Amino acid sequence: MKDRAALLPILGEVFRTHGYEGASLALITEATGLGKGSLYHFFPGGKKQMAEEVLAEIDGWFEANIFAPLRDPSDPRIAIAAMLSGVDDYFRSGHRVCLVGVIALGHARDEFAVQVNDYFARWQDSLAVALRCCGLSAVVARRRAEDAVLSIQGALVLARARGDSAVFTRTLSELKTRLLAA
Amino acid sequence: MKDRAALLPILGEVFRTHGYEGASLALITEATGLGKGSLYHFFPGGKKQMAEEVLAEIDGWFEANIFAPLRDPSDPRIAIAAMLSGVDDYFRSGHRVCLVGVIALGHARDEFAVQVNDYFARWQDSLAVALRCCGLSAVVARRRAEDAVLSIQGALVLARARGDSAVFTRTLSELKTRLLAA
DNA sequence: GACTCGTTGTACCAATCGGTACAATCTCCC
DNA sequence: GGGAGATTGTACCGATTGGTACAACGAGTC
Repeated sequence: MKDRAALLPILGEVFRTHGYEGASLALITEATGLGKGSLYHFFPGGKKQMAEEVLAEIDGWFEANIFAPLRDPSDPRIAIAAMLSGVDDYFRSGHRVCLVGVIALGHARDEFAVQVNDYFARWQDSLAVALRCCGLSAVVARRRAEDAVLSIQGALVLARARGDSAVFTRTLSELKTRLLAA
Repeated sequence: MKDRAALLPILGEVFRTHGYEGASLALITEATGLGKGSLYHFFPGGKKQMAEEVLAEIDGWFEANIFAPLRDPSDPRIAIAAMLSGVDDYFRSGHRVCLVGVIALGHARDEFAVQVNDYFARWQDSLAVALRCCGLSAVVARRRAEDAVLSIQGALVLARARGDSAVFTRTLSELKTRLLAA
């Protein structure tokens, strides 16, 4: 009955809050309201396929809403501001955590190494393109893009560790000036 | 036979590489060479007690080697440089991951919320003290300390996600100038 | 030798894990 | 109504989970 596409965000939330290994089939059936029968009908590959498709969906969302605008900016400064505001929305101002980061730190990293690496690599590359459009040298653009991606991840970790989502908001606002500083 | 104190680093490494939930008793017995009998003799509280004591040991190490020197600096600039080099050593230049961060992102966060929060709070506080000694205002010192802690965590995430520990080294070296910039 | 006491291995427990099998059901088209 | 194919619930599987019970072992001490 339920749309398969509507399933992925729910699965994503379960993986996000419990981790890959922690997201048991019991939790998944509870969250989705679907029994194992339906689950394995939609995802014959089991948990791994679920996680893969969730990662692909996240990747697709970022590609369309964040990365692509950065790479093809009419105004690069506006594109960068749009990235920061899009990221703020996506991570619910620091209340939500990054599933790709969670998997990267967890033991399941090896199984999803390619997708995890691609996600961060494309983020950094796209941002570096926009920064070059603002007149920064290739070396500086790459380093600042790396700094931005890493700061966002670190802010999510710290926000969750301290139970203080304001850390995330502060970091994004500082990034706005630091990215384009002289 | 084995010294109980010598057990904690081994346990720490298992938790670090497999996460709290992923560190099964089977893995722990294999890594330590101790059967369940010995394990539960030393840690009647089971896995949770093991993790608690490992966290306490890590906390103690950072307190003695990183935090305390920051709070009582003869030369604050040297203390900050010592922190960066100590952190570089501890995290093996980005090859090792932060157990406290791993737990913060995982589902076990709630069980260790106090210790996780304390660790990061004391890190930030200690660094802020050193920065104030360098002449920074209280507000700026606090924000820069937060930025440093969060950058280190983010660098560890990104280094592991991309399989490139150089990210961590670059971040530490940039932090050195960014922390005390005008 | 007998006593203790800290330590260890092993057998065992109920619960849960991810996954499979399959019959029952639903939906849609003819 | 009847057939077809997608969807679903449920019972079940072997393996593994964290944890317990307990008997055996070790080194000292008297």
